[in-house]
Amino acid sequence: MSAVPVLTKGERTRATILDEALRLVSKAGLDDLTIGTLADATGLSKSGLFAHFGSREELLLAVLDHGQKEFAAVVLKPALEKPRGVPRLRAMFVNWLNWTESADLPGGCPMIGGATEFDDKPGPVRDMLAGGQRAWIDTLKRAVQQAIQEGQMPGTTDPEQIAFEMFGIALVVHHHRRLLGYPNARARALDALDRLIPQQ
Amino acid sequence: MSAVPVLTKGERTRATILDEALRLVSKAGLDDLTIGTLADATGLSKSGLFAHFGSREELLLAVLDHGQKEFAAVVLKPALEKPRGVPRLRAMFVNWLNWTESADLPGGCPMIGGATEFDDKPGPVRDMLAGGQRAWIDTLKRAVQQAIQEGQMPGTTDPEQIAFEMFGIALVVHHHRRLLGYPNARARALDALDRLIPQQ
DNA sequence: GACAAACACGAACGTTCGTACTATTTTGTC
DNA sequence: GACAAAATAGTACGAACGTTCGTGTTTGTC
Repeated sequence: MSAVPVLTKGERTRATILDEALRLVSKAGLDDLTIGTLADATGLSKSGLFAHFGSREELLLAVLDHGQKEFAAVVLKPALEKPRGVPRLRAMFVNWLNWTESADLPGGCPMIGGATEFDDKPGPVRDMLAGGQRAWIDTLKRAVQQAIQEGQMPGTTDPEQIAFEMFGIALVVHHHRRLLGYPNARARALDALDRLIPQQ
Repeated sequence: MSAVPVLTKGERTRATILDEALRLVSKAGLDDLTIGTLADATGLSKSGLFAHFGSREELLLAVLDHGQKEFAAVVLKPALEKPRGVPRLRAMFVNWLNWTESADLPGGCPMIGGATEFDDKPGPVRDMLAGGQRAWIDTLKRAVQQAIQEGQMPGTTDPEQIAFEMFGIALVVHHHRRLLGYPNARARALDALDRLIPQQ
């Protein structure tokens, strides 16, 4: 019997709202997440929902925070249980490829979507997106460094270059899957990774 | 004295509108291209501008068509003057990296932006985006095939895999430059290409 | 210079947006 | 079960959206 955290009514609805919001953002993008549609989707009134956040920007920030925590739970955390070095690095990548399915986000990654929507709109939303993605890149870099320390990758390896190229593969998978309906994206991504990182 | 094509007044303003629209889309995305802001930017009235297109969707299609023609002129065409095979393939990639500067689109590639905005919105706009990008991928594949025919790349090379990975590099360059303000993107992209394609 | 066609404008439409207020209902505590 | 606090609903607002329509102005042709 696990200790269920005691949530007030407000905290429970807020959690429900954020779950639904993340799914909507996945499908339609941050720009299309309006108070009205989200209120309809959750069965709340506009003003009732609005009161939970105080402004639309706060809502967006809360949704992204929710998404980033979900990402950490579904992609990063399971990978940390693998041994340091290449196994962990590969697990990060594979979990990354699977993450929209693991998190039940059929419309694609909300953070990648948000990145292109907000890359020219300075402000807290953009800052949070950039911060999250920088942190993820750093995590990838550290994993590469550990693989070097473990002697699994040559000492001449440039961790930032590896992280850069891994990010590229993840982006093209997302792009090809979503816009082009490309079925082989996953297999091609794994092939690309094999050229980048030693196999086990 | 080159034969300047005879344009009617309407055709001239339409061209001006599309130029301005492409710059706006580059900066703010397709979703934020509204009739009102575009009218202000071009000095026209909303209704005056509207009359040129008949609907917002037609406007978006016209802008994307304009962008794709620009892309062909700035990225593809100069590369076709290089010899078949690796030199042409590399030229395509380098022109691709430079294209937002060549075409004076300081806000990034309108087609990449549009791809993530419309990947979940079926309709003519999405179709045009997908069609354009599929065509570009095919062009890249053909260039790889030619490099194989010229004996510059091994016969075991999978052209589609190369095109796939090249697309990934282009996407991560765009992403890192625009969201993260990453300065080394170009150099890292060329390094990545060198691992993918023989150097000259 | 007349005159039809092409082009642009201004005002108004119905909707939706985010947000501000005030009321009403629901919750948890004594 | 009373009662304050928390949560939700209702209503209204100004602004911006795409679009329509009637009118005026500019263009190119004879």
